[in-house]
Amino acid sequence: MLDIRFIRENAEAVQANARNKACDVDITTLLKLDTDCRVLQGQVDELRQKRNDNVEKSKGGRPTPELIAEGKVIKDQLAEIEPKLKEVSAEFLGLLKKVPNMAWPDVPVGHSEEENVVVKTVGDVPKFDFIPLNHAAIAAKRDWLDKERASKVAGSRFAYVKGDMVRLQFAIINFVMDLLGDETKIAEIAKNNKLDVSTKPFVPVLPPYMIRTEVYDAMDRLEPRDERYKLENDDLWLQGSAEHTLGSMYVNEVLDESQLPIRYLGYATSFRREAGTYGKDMEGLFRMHQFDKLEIESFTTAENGLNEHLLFAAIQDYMLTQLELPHQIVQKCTFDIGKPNARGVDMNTYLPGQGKYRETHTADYMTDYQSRRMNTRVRRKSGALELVHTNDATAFALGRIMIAILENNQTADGQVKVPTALQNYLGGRTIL
RNA sequence: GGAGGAGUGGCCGAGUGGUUGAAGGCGCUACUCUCGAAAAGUAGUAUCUUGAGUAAUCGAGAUCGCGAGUUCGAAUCUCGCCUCCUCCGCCA
Repeated sequence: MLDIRFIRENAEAVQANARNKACDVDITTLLKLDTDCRVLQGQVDELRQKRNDNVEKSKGGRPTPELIAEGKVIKDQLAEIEPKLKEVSAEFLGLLKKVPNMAWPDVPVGHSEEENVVVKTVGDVPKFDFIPLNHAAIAAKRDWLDKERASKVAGSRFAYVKGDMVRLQFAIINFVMDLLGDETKIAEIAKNNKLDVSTKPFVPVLPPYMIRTEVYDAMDRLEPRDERYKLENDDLWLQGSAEHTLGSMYVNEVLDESQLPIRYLGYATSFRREAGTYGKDMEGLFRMHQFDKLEIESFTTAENGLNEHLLFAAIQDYMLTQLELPHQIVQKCTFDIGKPNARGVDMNTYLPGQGKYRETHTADYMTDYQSRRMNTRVRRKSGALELVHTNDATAFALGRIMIAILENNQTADGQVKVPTALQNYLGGRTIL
């Protein structure tokens, strides 16, 4: 959520930003409601002041019948205005919540995904002297993937992942935990990208997979609800990313500046209904209702937020490079970054089975947009209270990254070469 | 799931209808004292919204887990919810 005071002072820019993000909000209406609220609030406050004065007069002893009669009049007047205020406030807040975060000044304005900007292409697209298979075909040959039986048990877009592919997943997890738990590695990544950031390592976390409606909404991740799984008998949803439960950890808390940055590496199975994607990416593991993901999340001061975001993207680039996967770094345009984002970067990894780069990572910088509703603040050394800035990013979506490894590292005889960085995590094996 | 207990400021804790935004203590900050530190003393020390002011600041409203209600008046009474604790049941 944006600060209403900021909107009051920058109404035109906020409206333009919403247009650039293809968000349908009317700032004029919002500001009208804002004024209405304040007028009503003023009336209510005035009546409450009268009520308090009235009570004050009978302090210590019993109130006179006159005072009680006066009090009753005030009470009736309040009963008339307070519900109006409540109604208008609810309408106001509903509209305020719809206003998207301001895009960072360097985000390209665009009106479709096509206008995202490829910043850098890393690694060469592999050349095969045979026709490369897609990961579903490779996995089928090795009995690593069983979607048919999964569909009997759970429906479409579920799978049994088996054998060496499971070992590969755990190898990747351990690789990332070691890497992001190593301060010297983070320092190296920061230095190579000329980023002046903390080198604090990431703490691994297994978060809850379920989240309350109220908290999900405050994270601005509940919508679109069509995309979420709701638990019928409880006020709970299955999370769609560890971001949702990591970013909300400190709801209604005040952190101390000395604690920052707080950096987490969350591992969670994530759930998405994939509503409206019927028939899209049906083969293999690319788009599933359930997938495992390593996610990084951090809380920083405002002035460190942007560099943290750039570090997150640099970490993604570094890890893909370590796994020897050809990829593109894409700066997303205003249309594509998303409502709560100030800035967004994607990593698109080359998939020989599809012959194109596909999204495997995303890095989101939220500034204080999430923390404002989350009410997560930091006590600065000066004593001032400020909202924290949040960043989140994919470390690896395990399904998609294994697709990339299988397809890029396949051999003519249906084997898969293990990237050097992962060999130690697979008992020294060089081939699967 | 059943029975019982509890949730007050950064922390501990008093407070069961009327100068209680809230005693007292701890912590923290400043000052006094001291060569300095400690001790002691004095003072200060919540957040949000809103109005005035360049600002320091001042006025008003709200906040005692969350929400609703009773009342002239609610931290205090009633109802619902959440969380924690104890016991029973179930269970990886």
